[in-house]
Amino acid sequence: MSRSEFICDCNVIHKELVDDTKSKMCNENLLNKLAEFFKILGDTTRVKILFALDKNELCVCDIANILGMTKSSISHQLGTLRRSGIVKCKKIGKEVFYTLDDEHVKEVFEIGLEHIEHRE
Amino acid sequence: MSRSEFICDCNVIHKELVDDTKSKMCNENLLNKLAEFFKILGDTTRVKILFALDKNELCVCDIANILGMTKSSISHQLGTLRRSGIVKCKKIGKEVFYTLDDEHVKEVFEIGLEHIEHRE
DNA sequence: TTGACAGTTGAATATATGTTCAACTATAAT
DNA sequence: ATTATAGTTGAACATATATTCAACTGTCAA
Repeated sequence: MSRSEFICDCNVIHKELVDDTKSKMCNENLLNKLAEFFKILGDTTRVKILFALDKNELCVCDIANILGMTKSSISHQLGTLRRSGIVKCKKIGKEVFYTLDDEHVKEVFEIGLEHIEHRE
Repeated sequence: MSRSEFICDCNVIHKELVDDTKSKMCNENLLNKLAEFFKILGDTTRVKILFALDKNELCVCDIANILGMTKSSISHQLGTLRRSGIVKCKKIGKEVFYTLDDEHVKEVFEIGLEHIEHRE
């Protein structure tokens, strides 16, 4: 008995479709990373930060002012974005300037916006 | 004193950049919906379901078998995807067949995968 | 060197959410 | 009619996570 048959609580109804789909499913690890990438984009604050950084290179206080939030919360979210390789930063004096570090984010945003406009 | 100056706990350091960015920020409601869309894609189970549905039209039990999960958890997630307008379903007899209901999902996935491959 | 400010960080809290469980509906077969 | 199966659903539970708070580092200016 295979692992999935053991865990699942129902019968395989369309065996050919199931087998065909299983054979076409890509690497689980890759799908996990894909979900992780979207999860990073799936937060209002992070979306706004990325949208702002797409317009200008900004320091933490600038972003905090634009979004009307505290330095701390912005810094936490920038840390998340940085660890995900979506933004990068450079320190100049006391200030840390952030910029987008991924050319795909802009494209993903555009298609996402098309989706939303299409739905309404 | 504006709302954002009140909430924020730091000075505006680069006023021109902040003003320019604020003027270019798009509608907050739109950004919230965008984040909501990505949040839906930001879950391993949902990503796998969408990936499977991109290959074949499938019923709930088929998906449960492919992912090795229970009918119930799959049904809950399909409900989430349905309410977001990302999948649609049709009932035939006892079975409910699901299909993708958004041409943008595939594009978003492709760019997401490019991002991941680019990062490694 | 002292004070002020930009930014980070860890812990705590509050909230959101994915899965499980049990009960339920609807349909098909005997 | 009865039974079995496909699927849904609400509540409960466990986990994940966004923001707050307080303490901290590093840099600049007086």
